[in-house]
Amino acid sequence: MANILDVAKLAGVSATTAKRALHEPGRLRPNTLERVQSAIQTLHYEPDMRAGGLRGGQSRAVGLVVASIVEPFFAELARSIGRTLRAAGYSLMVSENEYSSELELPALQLLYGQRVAAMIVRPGYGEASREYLLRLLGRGVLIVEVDYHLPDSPFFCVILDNAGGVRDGVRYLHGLGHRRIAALGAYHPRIHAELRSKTFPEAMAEFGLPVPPAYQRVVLLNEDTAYALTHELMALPEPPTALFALNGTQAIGAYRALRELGLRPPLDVSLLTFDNYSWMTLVDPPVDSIEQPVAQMGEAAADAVIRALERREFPAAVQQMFSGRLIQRGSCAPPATPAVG
Amino acid sequence: MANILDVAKLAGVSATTAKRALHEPGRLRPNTLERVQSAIQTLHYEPDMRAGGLRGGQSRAVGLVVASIVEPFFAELARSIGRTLRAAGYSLMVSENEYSSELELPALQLLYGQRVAAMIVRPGYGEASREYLLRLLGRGVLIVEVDYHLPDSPFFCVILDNAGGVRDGVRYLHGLGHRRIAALGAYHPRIHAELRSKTFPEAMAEFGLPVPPAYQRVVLLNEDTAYALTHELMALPEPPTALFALNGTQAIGAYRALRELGLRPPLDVSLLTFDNYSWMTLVDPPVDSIEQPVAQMGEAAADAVIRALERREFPAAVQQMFSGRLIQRGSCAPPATPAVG
DNA sequence: GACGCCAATGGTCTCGTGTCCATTTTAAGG
DNA sequence: CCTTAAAATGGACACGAGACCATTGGCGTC
Repeated sequence: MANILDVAKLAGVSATTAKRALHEPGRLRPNTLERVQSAIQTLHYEPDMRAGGLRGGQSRAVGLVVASIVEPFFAELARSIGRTLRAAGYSLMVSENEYSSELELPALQLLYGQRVAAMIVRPGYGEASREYLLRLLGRGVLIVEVDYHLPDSPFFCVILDNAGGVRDGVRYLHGLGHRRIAALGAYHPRIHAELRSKTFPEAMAEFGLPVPPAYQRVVLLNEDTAYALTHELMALPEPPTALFALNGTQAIGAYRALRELGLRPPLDVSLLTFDNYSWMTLVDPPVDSIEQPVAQMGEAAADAVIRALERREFPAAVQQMFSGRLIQRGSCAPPATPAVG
Repeated sequence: MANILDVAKLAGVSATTAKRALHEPGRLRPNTLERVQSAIQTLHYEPDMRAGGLRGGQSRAVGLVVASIVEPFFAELARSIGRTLRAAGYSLMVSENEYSSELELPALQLLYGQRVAAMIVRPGYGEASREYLLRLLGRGVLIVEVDYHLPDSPFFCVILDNAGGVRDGVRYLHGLGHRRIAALGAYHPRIHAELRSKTFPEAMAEFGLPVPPAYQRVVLLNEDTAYALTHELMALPEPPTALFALNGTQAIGAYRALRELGLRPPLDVSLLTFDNYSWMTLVDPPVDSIEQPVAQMGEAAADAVIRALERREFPAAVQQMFSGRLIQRGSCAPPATPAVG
């Protein structure tokens, strides 16, 4: 466990000179530089990134809190963020809140315990963690939100144009003739905190479509609840003719339920979803989806962090918004009983 | 950014006493303890986990290097490891090697730069990173391998019984009457370093089955190569009657290629895969798979780390092996032209 | 040859916590 | 009330690198 002093001794220079070999090699005589570099090689010296940060300087670690790492969207986001940060010499510490307010605060605290220089968070759960993020901001931790932003939050945010995506989806389904459309899950600030379900009723209203109270169920965002909810919706006296899954994980649950019920898209019911996952092309019919530019979004979030930490360049806008892309594959078609509207 | 000294001042005690309120509260008078705790509350004090580790003590961070975080197997593994470690107060730093030897070494170095107390690694790529891991071991970093273990490695390893799984798979396909079976990818120590393709020819030999050289292609482990390989294999003069995908990501590529070729499992060709992902029940026919107990494996790896770091209990065995479970769903059946063997 | 300048190098302090040892206070026993 | 041991508390140092200022050496100029 050699430190910089061991390197300096072996090279016959002072610790300060040895450090310069790492950070500002141009300031050293070629001869000196070579001696230090050779000592580094010999001792297999690797600097302790934590020590410098102690002084009050920046740490080289960034925290990421996603909702669920097993969702491909977040996995790809983590990959993209990790790649970009690693290329700039930062380490990434990853946590999940698992869509639970009880887990979010401890996750944030654990990351702050390591004094991460920045925190990229998929927020939305509980007043306590919102307050905590604000306190971190006050302490100089850079906060970037992804996928969702807290109402009135002062944080820079990288986000999909969710409202636009929902409108595109509703327009698409409406254009096919659907009038009874159900989104898989109604908005709730703590249980189902995302903008898609929040926008859905508004988007429907813009096309003059009502959302029956029976369609408005608050559930957790996962495969099993989407499965159960699809069963419930399709058992209603007036079942929806089109289902709108709010993410790709919900789409799996919905598809499974439809299969069990013997309902075949797009004849018996249409299915549209957010997120484009590769299994969606394998099923029959393949699933229509609104794709997010995940890799770009991750890169944008990581770039914002790097620019802010390294060059003190803070993003001018409050948020950076990306557009979804509607991909038609065959799971949506006009309803069997054409609407009268 | 209050530190322990600020807390001590506010509580009117020494720094040492304030620290004890955190680590050994039983040694303090109830009155003193309460004063310190109240000061902690007031200042929102949270200890800097890095400072203690500097002294040569253990850091509270653990590194994880997976092959690809977007593969559900590794995502679930990361979730399981992260949950277990977080519950014990450790932070998890995640990296990927993306099945590339160029990326593995920098990933390991970046993690060691943060002086992680332990490293959980999906290894297998390049002599350089093998040497590096050995050096880390010499420096007191706990190394745990997952999913694959380097030949003759001294590290504790959490792994699937890959050989058993491959034999089960081959036995299953052989029992159905298949003789021309192809695994998606032949073993290569750097390009395709995993035990399944390594065992496959041996397992075939045990059933007296040859593996034609034309079936033995070294490729990278991902969806696109599996797709291309399936196309190539099915275009051979004597194409396989059964395909054995070595992980769930390969299965997607293979399935897509078969669909494009108009080949329908299990009539035209049988398909068996490692890993059980939820889309596999949605496609028609659903895919037969060998499921890994991912969550248990992640827990085992994390538990080994926690026990070793906290109680200095090192696992007695060199490895902890888990068994796969063969799930029959319908993508495997006797070959159309029954074998003569 | 004295002076000044700049490049190259060295010294010292700081960060926040854990560890070890020293000191003070309290309670028990005579 | 004094002694003594134990309980409670305090002080000092170490860890490793960054930041800042001090020092040394070489060279050109007048």
